[in-house]
Amino acid sequence: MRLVIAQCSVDYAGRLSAHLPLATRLLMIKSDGSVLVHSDGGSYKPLNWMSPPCALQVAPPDDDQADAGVTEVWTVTHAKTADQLIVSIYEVLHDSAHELGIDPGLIKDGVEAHLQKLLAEHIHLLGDGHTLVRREYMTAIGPVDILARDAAGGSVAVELKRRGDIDGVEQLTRYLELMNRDPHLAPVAGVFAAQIIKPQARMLAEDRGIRCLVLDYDAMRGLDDTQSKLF
Amino acid sequence: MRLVIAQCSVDYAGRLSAHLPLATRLLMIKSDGSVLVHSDGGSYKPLNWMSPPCALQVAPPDDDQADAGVTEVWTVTHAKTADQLIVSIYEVLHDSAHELGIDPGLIKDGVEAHLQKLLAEHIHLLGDGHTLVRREYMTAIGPVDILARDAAGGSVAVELKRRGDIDGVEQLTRYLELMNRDPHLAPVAGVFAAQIIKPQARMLAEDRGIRCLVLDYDAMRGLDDTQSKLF
DNA sequence: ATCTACATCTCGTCC
DNA sequence: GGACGAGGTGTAGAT
Repeated sequence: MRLVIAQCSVDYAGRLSAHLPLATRLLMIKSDGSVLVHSDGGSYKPLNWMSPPCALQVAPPDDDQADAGVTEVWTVTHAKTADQLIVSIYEVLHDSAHELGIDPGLIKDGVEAHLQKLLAEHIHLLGDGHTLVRREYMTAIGPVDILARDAAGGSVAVELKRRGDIDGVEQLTRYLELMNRDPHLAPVAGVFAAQIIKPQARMLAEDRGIRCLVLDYDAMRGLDDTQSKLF
Repeated sequence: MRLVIAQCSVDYAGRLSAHLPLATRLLMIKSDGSVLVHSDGGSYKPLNWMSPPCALQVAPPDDDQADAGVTEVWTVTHAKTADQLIVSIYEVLHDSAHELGIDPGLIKDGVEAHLQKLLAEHIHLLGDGHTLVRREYMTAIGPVDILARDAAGGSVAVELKRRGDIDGVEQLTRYLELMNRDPHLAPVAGVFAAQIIKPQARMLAEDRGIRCLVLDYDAMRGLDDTQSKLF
């Protein structure tokens, strides 16, 4: 990895056009050829970048550029799409190279998977008398997050999201349409469960007879802790 | 901005839990306190990070950590959510600080807005005799990208996407359902227009009587260029 | 290889 | 400030 701090201007031409005026920035060149242009603020997203696979070419400035104070022109070209990132270097303030080796990678413990596990373990949150049939109940168009039965023995399909958006309601609707054609399951009720449910999603769901359930992740973890402390 | 190359392991506890085993990585500390952990590959996304507003605290290792070879422990705490990023430093290979100043920011020239403008200007691409009613035609559930009339005077609602996915078909379907209840507009035909249309989206659209239209962005820009050259 | 759904999404924009 | 949609989305998993 090479780290360069430089006064530069940057132009990108690809799926969109973008321009960064002259300023001092960090240029990160990774060993796979990718380039990131970072400012000293904002979030983790660079101001501009080129994703791998790509190739960096360094050229001297033409006369006009040289007159304007440019000392080097970097052209980063994407190997497949031919997108280009052009970095015009005015002054290099720092330049160092480092050997990092390959990274073992991130080990994650996600949220939606955890929510699903917690809800399956505390299936009564769906309502009194509910029982779990199974998680990831497979259908022809994909797995339903949770299939349960209510107190009366009726099927209940649960779609789980961290954030309940319209997409999730549409997804559950497709599952319900399909499952309600299966005489072994029908009638299947729908529950849309999420940590937060957007008003538009709630309206659409309720309009379609789908029940909305807001989950409190921390409280559910609390249930787990209580349980583990009891044993 | 401070740049540190170090052997380190990283733990994040917040909306999820994540762990990075010991390896050599770049630690970028921005002046707003945010921290980015980058490996020498992948894309522009860091392996792990803490977004501002947050505070970095450096502490000596406890005995166990010191025995394991840890020389410093960085704790980055988010000011609002209390999410924590803990970086255990084993060996520092590089450490430098740089003054970058504030960045003037990126100037973008977007795609979907441009597509919409181009299609509105060349509304005949919808078919002979089509006329534009208006862009961003407002409905109760949001704006339809383009409303037009066909040669026979019938309403045509156009949903525009760069990539035509199932979501877009669902969105257009909702608009059509609503608009077809309005006697001033009904019957309203649907056109799903995109630079590329996924096979599954095309199938769903055609099954619902929605016409699919693949747009050639470069050709449309060409139309514009031709026109501007003519005048 | 393609498609689908998730993301510590991020980021703008509109209300 | 919240909601909503787009992203040069990236990323992981399933088909």
